Amino acid sequence: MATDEATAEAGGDRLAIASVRKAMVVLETVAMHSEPIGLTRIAEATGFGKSAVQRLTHTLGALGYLEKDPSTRRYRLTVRMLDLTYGFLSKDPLITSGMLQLIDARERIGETLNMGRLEGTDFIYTVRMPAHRLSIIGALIGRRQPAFCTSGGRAVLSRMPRMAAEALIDARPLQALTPNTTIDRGRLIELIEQARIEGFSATDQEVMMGELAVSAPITDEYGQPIGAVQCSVSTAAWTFERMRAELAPQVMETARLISRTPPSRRG
Amino acid sequence: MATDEATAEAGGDRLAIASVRKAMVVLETVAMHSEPIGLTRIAEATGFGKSAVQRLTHTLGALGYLEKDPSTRRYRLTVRMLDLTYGFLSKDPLITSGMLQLIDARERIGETLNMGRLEGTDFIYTVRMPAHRLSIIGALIGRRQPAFCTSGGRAVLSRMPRMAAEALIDARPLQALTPNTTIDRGRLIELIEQARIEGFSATDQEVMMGELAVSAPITDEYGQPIGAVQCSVSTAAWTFERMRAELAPQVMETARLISRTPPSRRG
DNA sequence: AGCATTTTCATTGCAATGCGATACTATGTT
DNA sequence: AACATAGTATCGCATTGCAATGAAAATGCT
Repeated sequence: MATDEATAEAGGDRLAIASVRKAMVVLETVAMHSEPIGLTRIAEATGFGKSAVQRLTHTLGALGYLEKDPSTRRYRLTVRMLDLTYGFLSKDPLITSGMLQLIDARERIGETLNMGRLEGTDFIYTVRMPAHRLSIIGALIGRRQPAFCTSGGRAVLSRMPRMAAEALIDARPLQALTPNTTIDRGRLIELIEQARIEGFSATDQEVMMGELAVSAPITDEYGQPIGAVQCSVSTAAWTFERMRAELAPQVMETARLISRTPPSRRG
Repeated sequence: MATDEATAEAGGDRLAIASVRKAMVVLETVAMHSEPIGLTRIAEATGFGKSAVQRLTHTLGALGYLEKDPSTRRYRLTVRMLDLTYGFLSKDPLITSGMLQLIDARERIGETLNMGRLEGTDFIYTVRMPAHRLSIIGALIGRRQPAFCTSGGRAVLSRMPRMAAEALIDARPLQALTPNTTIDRGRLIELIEQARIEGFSATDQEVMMGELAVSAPITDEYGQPIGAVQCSVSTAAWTFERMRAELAPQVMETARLISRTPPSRRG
């Protein structure tokens, strides 16, 4: 019963404490669902037994991470989750120093600025500075998007060794999010090569229609890419070419400022 | 052995899965420390045995929530934490609708705007819109501050039943964060009463010197307080009285807009 | 409204498994 | 180079998580 999940998720490491793994899977399951989710739904989604899920939700509830709507008896995450969020955000030097630069840049540019990094094959946002109300649909910290079709993801890829970048592209099927999404592998590698040369990456409605974006990579003291600054604008106010001409330099400059070695902690 | 912690933390509920509880305590311990933390330090801080912590950190590492610096062998949270963050943020209607209003309001007001809610005796920030680089020290989601001395906390308290508000004040010793912090219980209740009447709460450097803040409560469809909008400004640019006169109305209006019943999900 | 179906809650005993104890290795400090 | 400190590896038994079961409650149907 549980063997299928074990091999699929844990990836062969037998030493992971089973109940902890399950608890985290439950948390993520609750997190992923767009609505509060009930006991049996969790059991189905996770593949764990109903009894186990019962104990797990109870435990996570008692610890304050899950709360159950008294009327629907469905579970959702609690605000306590944000304690862990803060714990992560507050001690990531890239984030704290990046926020400073992003604030300045947004004030100068007047458009939405984001920061993010790679996580697996996704680009995940760590800082968001929305400028207009139009630009905030889902403009939340922690949002994931496929790296291959976002300007931020491509910016990071453009500073990675070619082989690593290609491996990452191949690690996931290239699925189009819009009619504009580049799903041709060769073309994609061309675009990344172009980004490597130009120092920035620009996308034209490849994630969402109406959205243009330009990104520049952030590097650590060894030149390794550790994230990207992204500027996202609307086709209503910008053209692709004008964005490339006017915004790309500013985004690159912002990324360069963040790239200056933060107070690092290396032997 | 583990009995001390069990009674202290779980509060008498015996059904919490031990290892899950320990795992979450480890996560929070790592989150709380300002620097990456080693195995024995975690063991000391949590009171768990070294062997247990070893397994727990290994497990949490294998699951991708903890990563260990290869050189120092200290643990820190990973960006995967943000998946849970997003899971929480994205389905809280207060947060998504609040962001919209906060963006508009920041553009209008031009000063830093935050949103938050009570969690225990703390006011915890859920949305932050810093306006200037001066204002962003620790301007991160998930930050906690004692409710009693923050304008946001007092704004929420001012819409709670008096007894509940007083109980919350008494639940924690009133410790001053600055020379200006109100630690006199009677005076505090006066201030909350004033907020109840005026519809907003203002603080003058009670959390940090140089920082003024004004907040208004957000209520649900039944008038229950569920959070607060806060505007935070610097004494370099504002006086307490001018903030009360010019910013308080705008903050109240913003809170009112957010208070309009969001797409709720009640039977 | 009243019955059928589904979902959640409560309990128990046994086998799986987490953890204490211990020893060993790596690191960095005097 | 030796000592002190911190991390890793191993193992066996007592702890404890969970499958199984059924009661209770809630929902949906006619």
